[in-house]
Amino acid sequence: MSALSTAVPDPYAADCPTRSVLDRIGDRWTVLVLLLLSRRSHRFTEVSRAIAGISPKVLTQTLRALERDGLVTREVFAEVPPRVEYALTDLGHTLVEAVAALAAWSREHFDEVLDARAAYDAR
Amino acid sequence: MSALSTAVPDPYAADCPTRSVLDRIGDRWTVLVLLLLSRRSHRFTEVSRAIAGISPKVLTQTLRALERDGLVTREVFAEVPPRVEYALTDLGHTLVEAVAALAAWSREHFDEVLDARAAYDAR
DNA sequence: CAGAATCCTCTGGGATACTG
DNA sequence: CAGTATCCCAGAGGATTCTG
Repeated sequence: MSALSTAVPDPYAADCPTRSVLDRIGDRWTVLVLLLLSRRSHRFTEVSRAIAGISPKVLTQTLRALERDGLVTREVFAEVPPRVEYALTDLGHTLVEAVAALAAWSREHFDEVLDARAAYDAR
Repeated sequence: MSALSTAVPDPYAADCPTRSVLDRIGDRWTVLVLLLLSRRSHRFTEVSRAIAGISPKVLTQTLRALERDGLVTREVFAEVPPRVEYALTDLGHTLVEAVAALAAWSREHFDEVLDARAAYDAR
C-alpha cells in the first residue's frame, strides 16, 4: 500500500497526528456536528434539535473540543435572548472533505460488510 | 460542501453506514492493525509485538471484528506449534486507502490544530 | 436561549493467569 | 503459539436539574 508513507504510528504518542484525529472524529457525535455545520452556521439549539438525542452537556463538550482545535468558531451575540452561532472554519471544511472520503467508502462498500457479517454469523 | 450528498446521518440507525465505519475505526487499535496488515500478512504474535501495549484479549477482539466485517482473513495452519496468519482482504485494502486520506489530512494540518489549541488554552 | 452542574451507567480496554 | 477466561477500572456519554 504505497499510499501510506508512514510506518505504524505509535498510539501512545500524544503527538501522533493519526491518533489525534481519530480520537477527535472517533467519538459518537463529532462527525455529525461537522457534517451539519458544513452546510451553514447553526446556533446551539439548532444543532441540538438537528442531532436528536445529544444531551446539552455532550453537545457543549463536542463543540468546545472542535473550537479548541480550530475547526469551529463560536460567535456570541449580545442580544436578548442570547444567541450563539457555531460555524466551520476553513480548516474545519478541509477536515469534512477528508471525512467525506470515509463516508464515500461506507456508502460504496457497506453492503459487502453486511454480507460478510451475515456470512460470519451464520457459521 | 457539495462533496456531501447525504444529509446528517442518524446516529441511532444501526444500519447507518457512516456510523458503522466510524465505530469500527474509532477504537484504539483497529487502524493500527489495518495499517500493519496493509504491508503483509502477520501472525498473532507478530501483530502483538509490532503494536506494543495491546493485550491479547483486545487484539483478539480487534481481529475478530475485522474478520467478521470481511476486512481481514484468518488462516489457521495445522502445524506444531500452531500458526495463524492474518491478512487484509481486498475490501480491507480499499478501507486502508480511505483511512490514508484521513492520515494525510492529519499530517498536513496537524500543526494548525496544535496552534489552535495553544491559542485556545492561552485564553 | 445557551449552557453549567450533578449524578449515574455502561463498556472499551488493561492486567493477569490459564490452556489446547 | 494462539489464544480464552476473569477481574477490574477510568472515562465517555446519558439523564436531569438549575441559572445568567
